[in-house]
Amino acid sequence: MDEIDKTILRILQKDAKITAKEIATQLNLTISPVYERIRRLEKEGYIKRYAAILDKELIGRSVTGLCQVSMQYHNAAFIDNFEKQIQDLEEVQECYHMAGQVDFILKINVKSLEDYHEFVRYKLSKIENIGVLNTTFVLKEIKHTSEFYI
Amino acid sequence: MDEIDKTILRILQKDAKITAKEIATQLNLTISPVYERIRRLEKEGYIKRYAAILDKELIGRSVTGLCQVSMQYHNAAFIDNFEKQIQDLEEVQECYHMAGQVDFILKINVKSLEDYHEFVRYKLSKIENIGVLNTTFVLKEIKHTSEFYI
DNA sequence: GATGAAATTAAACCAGG
DNA sequence: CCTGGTTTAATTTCATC
Repeated sequence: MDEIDKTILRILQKDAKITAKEIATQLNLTISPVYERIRRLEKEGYIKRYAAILDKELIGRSVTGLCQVSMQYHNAAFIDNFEKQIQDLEEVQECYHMAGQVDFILKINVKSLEDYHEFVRYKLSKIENIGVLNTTFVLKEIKHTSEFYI
Repeated sequence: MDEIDKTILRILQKDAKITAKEIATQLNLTISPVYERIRRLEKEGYIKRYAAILDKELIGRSVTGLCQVSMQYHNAAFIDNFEKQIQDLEEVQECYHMAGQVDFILKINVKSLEDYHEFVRYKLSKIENIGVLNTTFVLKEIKHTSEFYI
């Protein structure tokens, strides 16, 4: 993982559809080493996948809620069960087990407040052992990037 | 935006490197309409961009903190200034203006707790008009996806 | 590790229904 | 809107340094 690798990763984070030729030009290299480095970065897991990033307003997922969840009982079985169930909820964009007073924080994306209500009523609160639920809504997204600085 | 478009978006969210030919096979279509639909979905903004998703452990950004920020004064000029400054902080992965007691919630990714300390000390707290800062750290990432269900 | 060329495959374009 | 063929360009492989 030298500077050339890092530059390649920086470029691919911004635009995964760029050609090896263009990257090679930026790095004053030929296509082959760029190609081989990308393959290696994929193989070694630095690049997990390539994704199309969609516009959540246009696809109708513009309501974002951050939901703090605390468990009633904190034994491993309940925690594991919660984590497994969360994986299958398509409204859950992110979920973190937290240090501090609150056990989990979830980022939820839905079409409307009505859909949020339905999500909590029929999906989230059906999970066993949930103690406290506390949601705050996003008024405005200031920044959201998939790029890491490297 | 018909069912074919939605299926294409679902596929591209999971794997942006898939060929038009493979998508065409899955949809029982030829390459041309798939190609044209993707181009249209890009042009109309449904697809914002294509990104390489990196492994944050491997690139050394494995510490995630959620930071609640409240402003001292709530006039527009201060808020705008805060939002502009946040854009340039490379440690900030996400930032939301929230409804409720707290003004902003930031998701921060850094290499270590020491780096987090430096981030707060030398970058975040240098921004004018910050009142309260309150960080909780992620113990475990349960779910994190860029895919929306459509 | 890199170059440069050759082979393979995909993207991009277009005439026609 | 789709089919199918053509052109153009990128990916992938490989011999060589």
